[in-house]
Amino acid sequence: MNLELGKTYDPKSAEERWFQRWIDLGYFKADPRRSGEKFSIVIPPPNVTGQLHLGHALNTTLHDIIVRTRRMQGFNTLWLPGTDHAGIATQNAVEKTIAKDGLDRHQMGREAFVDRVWQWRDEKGSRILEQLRRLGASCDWSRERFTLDAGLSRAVNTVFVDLHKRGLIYRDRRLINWCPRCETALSDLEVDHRETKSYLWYIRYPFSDRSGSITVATTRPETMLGDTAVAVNPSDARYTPFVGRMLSLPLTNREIKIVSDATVDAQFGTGAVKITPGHDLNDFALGRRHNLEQISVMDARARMNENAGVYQGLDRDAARVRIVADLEAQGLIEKIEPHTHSVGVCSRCDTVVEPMLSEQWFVRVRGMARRAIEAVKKGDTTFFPKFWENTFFNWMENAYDWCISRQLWWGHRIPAYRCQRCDHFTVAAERPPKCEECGGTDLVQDEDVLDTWFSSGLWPFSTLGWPDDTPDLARYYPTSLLITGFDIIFFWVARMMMLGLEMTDKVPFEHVYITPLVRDEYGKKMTKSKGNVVDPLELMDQYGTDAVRLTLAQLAAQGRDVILSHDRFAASRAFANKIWNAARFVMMNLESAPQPLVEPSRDKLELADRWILERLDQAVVEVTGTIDAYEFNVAAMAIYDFIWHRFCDWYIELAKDPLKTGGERQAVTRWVLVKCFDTMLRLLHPFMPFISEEIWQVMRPYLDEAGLSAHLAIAKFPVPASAAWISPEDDAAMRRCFETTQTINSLRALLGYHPGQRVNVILRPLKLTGSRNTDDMFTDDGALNPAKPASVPMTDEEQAAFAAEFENWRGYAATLAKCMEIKLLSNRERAPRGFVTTILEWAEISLEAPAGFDFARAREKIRKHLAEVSNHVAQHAKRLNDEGFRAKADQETKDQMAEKFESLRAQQRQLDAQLTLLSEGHA
RNA sequence: GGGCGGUUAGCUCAGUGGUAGAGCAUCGGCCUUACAAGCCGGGGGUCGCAGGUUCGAAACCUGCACCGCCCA
Repeated sequence: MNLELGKTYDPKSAEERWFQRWIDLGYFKADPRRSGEKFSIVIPPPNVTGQLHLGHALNTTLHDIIVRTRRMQGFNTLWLPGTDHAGIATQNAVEKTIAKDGLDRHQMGREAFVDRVWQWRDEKGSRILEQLRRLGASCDWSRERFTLDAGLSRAVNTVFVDLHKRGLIYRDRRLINWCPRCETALSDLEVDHRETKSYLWYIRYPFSDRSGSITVATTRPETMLGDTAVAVNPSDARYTPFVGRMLSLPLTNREIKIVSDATVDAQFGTGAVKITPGHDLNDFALGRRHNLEQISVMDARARMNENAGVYQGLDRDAARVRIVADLEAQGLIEKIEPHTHSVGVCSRCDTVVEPMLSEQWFVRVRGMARRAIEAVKKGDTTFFPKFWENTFFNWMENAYDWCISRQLWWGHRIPAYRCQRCDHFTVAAERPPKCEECGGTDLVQDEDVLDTWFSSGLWPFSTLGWPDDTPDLARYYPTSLLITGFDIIFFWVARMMMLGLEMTDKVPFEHVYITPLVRDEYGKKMTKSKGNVVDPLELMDQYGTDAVRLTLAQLAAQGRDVILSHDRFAASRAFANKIWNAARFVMMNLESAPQPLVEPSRDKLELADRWILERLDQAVVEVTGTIDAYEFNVAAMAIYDFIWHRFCDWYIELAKDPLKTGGERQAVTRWVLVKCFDTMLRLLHPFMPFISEEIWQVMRPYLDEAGLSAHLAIAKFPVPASAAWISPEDDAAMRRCFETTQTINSLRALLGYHPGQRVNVILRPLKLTGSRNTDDMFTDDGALNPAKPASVPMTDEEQAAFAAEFENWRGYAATLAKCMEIKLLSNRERAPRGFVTTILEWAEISLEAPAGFDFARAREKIRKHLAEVSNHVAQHAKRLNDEGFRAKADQETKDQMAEKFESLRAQQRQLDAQLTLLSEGHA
């Protein structure tokens, strides 16, 4: 007896203990000098201010599964962790905290404020990484990176300067998305579109000569102060006579003209639209085509500016109210209609975004995007599931130039220096001594910082030391795999692809696995505002980290959302408990003084031993293959199924007797148990690292392996034995054994036997004709040919062969189904009176009915079974007798169907006979 | 408006042309010394709808409906 394992599994203590050990021993540290094929992966850096949510939990679990697998498989493995500085989000968060003290950043000044953000980062920055550790993330924590680290910042400057030199970064004055609350420019991707109920205002614009007016419909009356034209569709006959005439813009005395442009939708409103190039993206484009003036009527906080005349100083919403009222007073409002349209809001703070004229830095993406598309089309980078490539292409093909400057203080300051003399920007990684244009020496660095995604876009190589030619970079770049959510395919994956190819001439990763989105139990996306967020830390407390991991893996089917279900977590916890107890059983049956168990020669292995070892190898093959294909759910299920339903349900039960016998049989059984357990734990480790390590440590002293590792975390991942453990015939025999067991158990329940009671069983083998000839199966009128029996008598040789096979598993079935004995009849005999029979394809199995048993119940069961079988017989008869099938189905299919049909028909006849027997003799 | 995914048992999901599956839940019987977070057994589905292809469709094609998402 050996009882090192406690009665119940305590996830908490195992989790804390092992993770620290693994780290202390440096198991997750990558060494570029070590041999082995590379497997490298960089973490999608979470926001430094972030808090672990289920998306992270899923993402991290999947990372860890593949990383631990590859590490155990002997790959030179690197998983590099880190965080990004999340420019707007972090700055907003800190602004909020200092606001509590009545401060704003402008009062503090840039330097003090940035210091304050660093302080915040030092406090909060480690929180999310701590949470990832709690999940078991086997990152190389010694290589942790932050986007604002000196090295990464140097990479950012290098890229900026280089792309600028090549004309791929440029400065331009154009209309950009502006958040008046954050007071910064945003990229198109940082604007969310929201359906909003508002109105459509119909405003009369009088002709300059007072000969009437044109009515325009607008969703933004307040921007009319910046109108520089009214546009109509050239094919709109209502307006063609007026094109080129002048209008007098109400509330101002400006003259604007009527232009025609094919982009105007004649169906919208009145068909005539006001054109405000200074505040509308479409109008801006139209304005450029028609050489219209661009007038900005708002300031950085979306208050009306000096171009707004008497409205100056009003907030844009207040201005709207005043302007509409004034127009109304002048009789210029024709009507106001309710109208729902899409309004752009800042994805960070929800403030309505204002299109603003502004000078910003842009990245020219066209060429880079083409190259990225090409790389995916060529297969240099492959998406899993593949359909996400369409999403990637779609966006890449339509990408506009990327506005990368942000009017923030937290981030990478743009390495561009404005000459105070000539206004020219000199772009350089280090402060240049003089202006490259005029030689002036009074240079001021651009106040702005870069979009966070610009530095994140360099993550796969900047974290490895680029632009220096480091050993890490040489060894681990390009990375092997990227795992991330679809929601940042554009933000991040696309940018990494473009910048990676542009700067390194290599794709940044070979595979991209897109994780499913985690939803709540009602299929809704989890958002803070809905309040339906499930906290993974609470789940881990409740079910244990391993159970949470396994559940997430099981639910992560490719191309499908993960819908949470508490039942699934509970099931995984039950599974952990099952493994724990199976381990207890094994340990109880080993010698308490541990010593390595030596593998017995194959001829010492019994059928059941060889069978479980074969199934184990099959599980290894399946898990390995499905992990390679990123089918984590299938892999998780395969392990679950093997451990519970093969190993625990069948093998442990069969092992109980030999373990009691002592001697060689006992020794062999012990070895098989330990061998299975060892392999199972290795397979399980990537999914459930803690419980597997905990158990493995107890079992380790019994393992006989040259160079056995100290911990499971770095043990060798299993590979199947070079030769099969079992012949197909023996495997079929075991299937018959289990079918027999299930049949007996079913009959036990039917007959009302107490679970512990031993029963008497009779087994009579059957033989089908085995004919594949369908020609004489039916008579000419399509009916079944009665002259062709479905089952035939067995020869003596066949009977003997069956008896020989049966001997190999009779004991197993007797044990598993608690039989006194299983008596083998000859094919010519029949079960005696008082027995109830179930017909299988290859045998009849009969159980003695207890005294006073109500045979009506048995008859009912058989009737039901007969009805089912008859139904299938009819289906098959119809199909086999179908002219089209006989003419067109291929021979193999026909053979299969014919065999199946015969089997069903045999069962049907036997059931029928059984029913008659029960009615006559025993009722 | 364009596009992508989904619709299979009460729930969560597998199932890429040949008798509809798993886990959980449910019902019945069991505290059989590894495990009641367990064991044994049972019930439960015209595979969203309508056409089509095929000897044969849950699966392939077309259309529709509904759910979810992305882009404009």
